[in-house]
Parts: sequence; C-alpha cells; structure tokens
Amino acid sequence: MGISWEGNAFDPDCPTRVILDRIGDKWTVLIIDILESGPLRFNEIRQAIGGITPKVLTSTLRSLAADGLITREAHAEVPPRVEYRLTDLGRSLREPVSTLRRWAELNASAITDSRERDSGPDESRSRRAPR
Amino acid sequence: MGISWEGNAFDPDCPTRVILDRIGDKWTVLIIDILESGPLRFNEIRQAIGGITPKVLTSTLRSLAADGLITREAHAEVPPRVEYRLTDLGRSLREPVSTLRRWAELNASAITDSRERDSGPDESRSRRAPR
DNA sequence: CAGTATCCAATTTGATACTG
DNA sequence: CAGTATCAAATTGGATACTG
Repeated sequence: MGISWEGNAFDPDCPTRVILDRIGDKWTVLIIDILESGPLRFNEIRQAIGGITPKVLTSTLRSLAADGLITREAHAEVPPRVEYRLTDLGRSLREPVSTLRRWAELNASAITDSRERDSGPDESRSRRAPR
Repeated sequence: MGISWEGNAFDPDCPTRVILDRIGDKWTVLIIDILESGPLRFNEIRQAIGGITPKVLTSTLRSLAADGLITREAHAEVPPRVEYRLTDLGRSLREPVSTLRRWAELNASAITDSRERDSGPDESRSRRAPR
C-alpha cells in the first residue's frame, strides 16, 4: 500500500534498507551476475570470483539464500555436490540493479572529474575520499 | 560504452562499485531524499535525520560532495551558515534508486517470508541472517 | 553554527588451517 | 568437495566533549 518507508532507513527491516544493504555488499551483485548463466557449485563460484575466502563466500551465500534470492541444493552424493541457483526473485533483482549500473557508467566520468577537482589538481593521486 | 566492468567489482574505482558503495551507505540515500525539497544547513540535516552524529554526518556529506552529488556552500557570515544542496547529478540518482525502492517494496513480503522459512517456524523471532 | 578531536565498541573481512 | 574453526587486521559507527 501507500505506506512510506522513507525516513525509516534506520529500521534494518525496512525493505529498502534491506535491499540497499544487500547490493551494497561487496560480493552480492557479483554472485548474482555469475549465477545468471546457470547454477554453479561452491568452488565454481569461488574461482569465478577470485579473491573471496570460503568463509565469506559461505556467509554471503547464506544471506542470499535466506532472502530467497538464490537456492542451495545439496545432492546426497560423495563427493558432495552443492548447487547454487538464482531464483526468480533473484533474477528479477538484476533489472533494478542494471538501471543503477547504467546510471553509474553514464555518470562515471562526472564523478571521477568531481573527485579530481575535490582532491585538488596537484595532490597525490592515490588519495580517495573517505566513505 | 560497451566496456564491461562486470567482474571488476573489486576495483574500488569501478563506477558500479562506487555507486553501490554510496547507496549501500546507511545515510546517503536518506540525505539525498531530504535535500530533494531544497538546500539545508548542517544542523537542519542532522535534525531531519536524527540519530546521526556530527562526525558521521560530516564524513558522509564530504563523500557526497566529493562525488559531485551535493554541493557545500559556506557563507562568510557570523554565525556561520553552510548550505548543502543537491546537484543535478545527485538529483538524477534518485531515479535509479527509486527503481530499486519500488522493487524492494514490491518484493518485501517475498523476502520476509523467505527469511521466516529460513530461520524455521519455531525459532526465536529475534534472529536475523548474518550479512 | 558547523564542525573537530578523541576514544572506544562493534562489525566486517580476510588469512590460514583443518574436516565430514 | 564444501565447507567450518580460529584468529588477526582493518574499517566503521558512534558517544562524548570541545572549538573557530
């Protein structure tokens, strides 16, 4: 209904806050992207991403599954085989994220230019604004 | 243009990563929303939001200004008056964020239901998935 | 008014090693 | 293979007090 959550960003259960937290996560969007082309196993995801430790991958995957964005299917075999698959809900998230991505790419230079102006023309280039 | 940054989520300078980091921030979206209706002063923003400490507000505002999403105008008066104002770039960000917000609200119940299913029907309700 | 300065607690992230 | 267990490092967030 028309209930406005705006201003409720403090509430960790506000749907907007929930999804903002998810996609703000370093790995979430990447994992969703990777799963788009089909289900993958734990180590396949791990290698596809590179740089993620098993612990972090596990917790990210769990969060995604808890929110219903992906499913986890453990096949009772030996050696074990577990497949992670994007749900329809997870797939549907790609569209709004793409919108954001397009905005980001379209305005990347504006942001970069602003940052350079901000840090000053003759300042060390390695510096970046605090986040 | 066609250059794909997908898979470059590690690079903190990847435009998508940049914007995902920004809007994933607890206060950013809220501040942008609040500034929509007109420029505000430091303490006006602070009170409008509530719960943010000056230190955090300062750094958030600095980041936003560095990326060109808002401007900071200090008027040489006493007592000092500083106005923060949304830039066109900042305003333009509201649309993709709204798309995301709509998705979140549309799918909030699906996520909530999934979480409940995930934690089990008879488990403590205070628990939430790790993020 | 619009911040800054300190300090601290909590959360995250990761490296590394180990196991059902 | 698909994780878990530990531990350490780093990044935040916030409380509180003070200042140009």
